[in-house]
Amino acid sequence: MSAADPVPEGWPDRAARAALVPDPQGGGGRLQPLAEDGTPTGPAARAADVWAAVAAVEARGTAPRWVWAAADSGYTPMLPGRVTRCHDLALTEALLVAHDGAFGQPRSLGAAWARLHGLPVPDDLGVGADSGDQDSLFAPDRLQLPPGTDPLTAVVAVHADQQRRVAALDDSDGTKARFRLLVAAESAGGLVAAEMAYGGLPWRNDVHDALLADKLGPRPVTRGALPAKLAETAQRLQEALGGRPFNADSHAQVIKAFADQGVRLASTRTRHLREIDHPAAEILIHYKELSRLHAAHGWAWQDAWVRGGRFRPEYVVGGVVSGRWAGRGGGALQIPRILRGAVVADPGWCLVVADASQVEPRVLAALSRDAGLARTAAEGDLYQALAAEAFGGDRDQAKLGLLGAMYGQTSGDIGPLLATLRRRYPAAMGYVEAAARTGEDGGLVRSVLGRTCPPPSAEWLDRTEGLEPGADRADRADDDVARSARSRGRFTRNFVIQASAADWALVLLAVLRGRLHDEAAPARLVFFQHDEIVVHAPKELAERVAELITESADEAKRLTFGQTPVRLPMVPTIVESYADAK
DNA sequence: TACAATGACACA
DNA sequence: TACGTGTGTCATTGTA
Repeated sequence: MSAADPVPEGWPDRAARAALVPDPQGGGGRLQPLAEDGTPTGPAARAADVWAAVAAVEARGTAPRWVWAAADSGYTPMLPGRVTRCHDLALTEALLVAHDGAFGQPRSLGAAWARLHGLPVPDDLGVGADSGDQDSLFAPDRLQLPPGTDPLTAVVAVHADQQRRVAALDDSDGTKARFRLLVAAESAGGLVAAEMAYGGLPWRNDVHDALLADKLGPRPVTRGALPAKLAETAQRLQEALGGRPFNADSHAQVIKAFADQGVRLASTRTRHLREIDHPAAEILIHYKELSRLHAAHGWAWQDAWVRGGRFRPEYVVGGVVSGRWAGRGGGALQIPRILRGAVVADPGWCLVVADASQVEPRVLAALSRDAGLARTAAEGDLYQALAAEAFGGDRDQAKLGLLGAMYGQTSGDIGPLLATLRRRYPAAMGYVEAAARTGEDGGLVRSVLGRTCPPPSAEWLDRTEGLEPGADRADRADDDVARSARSRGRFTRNFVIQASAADWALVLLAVLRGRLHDEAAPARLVFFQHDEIVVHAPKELAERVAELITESADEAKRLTFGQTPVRLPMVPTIVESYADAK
């Protein structure tokens, strides 16, 4: 090995896994080869340039699964370099702790280390918090380890412990294998999230500006001044309500202004306003539209979140209890439809946008193995098929009934619809109703891959204390206890579906990431929102990318649910602008 | 002055 | 009588 070889001296030709700890400063770091179960298979090695060492090991084509404390310290500094796979200790710790019924516990390396050694568990100051300055990013105390603890020792020990805890899981019916898949997919999610945050979503400020100018008028020169059309609308609103000045952003003042005109408003919600017969109502609806655009996605938003033609939000993997991602900053997961026109592919490139249709009822069909519903979900339009089979062809009724069953709706005229569904699809309805009962009794439910819902809060347990668990818990007289029980039942009923859908989407993301790299580089994932993905790809690769998405969706279905007749279609469209998708 | 709660609306 | 689940962000308003 020459002195220039970035692979550390003595590094083995193959390793199943490798622990990786960058130095706090200077770009060096240490790595250690590990067996699948976490046992070291060689001595720790030092690399003067740790990211070059990782890249060189990856380049051999036999890359280990890199084990690191968390993606922000373990991976983000390496970008745009790439690794094939990883084991993210923080994300895995959260999954394992939740599986044990203790939710929301600190998940930093230090927290996991402390649990392992029976020490007081430190809070998660570092993991997932604002990245702060670069120095603190690598500081050992960010890992929340006790002073003097060697981070590499901790990474190796915590990883071995996690592998042991996974190995100790119930092994009936493939449970353990599915949880391993969950750990791998969650970790891959950490890679994708870091890569998407690094790469950003193509964003055309000029298109965005034109849209803002059209709706709001030109950008005000004075900071904080209202744009012309917004001010003008507020003025018209005031005149329509008698001319006395009031703040149109204040619900209380708006309600009072209407009351002065003899119009009683229960609230200022748009849907209530639509029913109000007064000229000011329409103006107020218009004002709210403009005001929201200005406040949430106006010029200030653009200044804060768009740089160099890219919108750069941060994604929080596992940020939602169901396993969906959360966003931090810029409202990445709430890009309103009217703004999607600003998401435009670079010249010579395109966007491949794919959306999973009717994913939740399909997931229910796959989860519950209800033969009838699975047959229905083998069709292209599930609701239409359901309508034909059980609702006399009425698609709206079919959709209403099924959504109501999945969300625990009881109000409205939904009773007869639920009765029909129960009769026709006993296994599927039994599945969600069992999940609801478990929740009402304070129990835990899990997604198909084993992600576990939070346990009831202490306050909830307090309130329902003294009541025997059982079917009548939620059926009692209408008191607080029954209300709490039913509320948690709705949550767990929905959790099994939403979380299993998130499992599938995460596996899809992991599979697609690999295929894009292998077969469609330099195409990149640039956006992911629960059941929708956007890939930015050179035009000549667009068709191939679309195929890869479809294939990845099938592969994810097979991995997540096994053999099932249910279809989980991911429908790709090739566009230049996000607004043109669908 | 700073923070939390509230209402509203955006997304799946 | 009631109440479909999750999330983030903003402006206003009330409280410490």
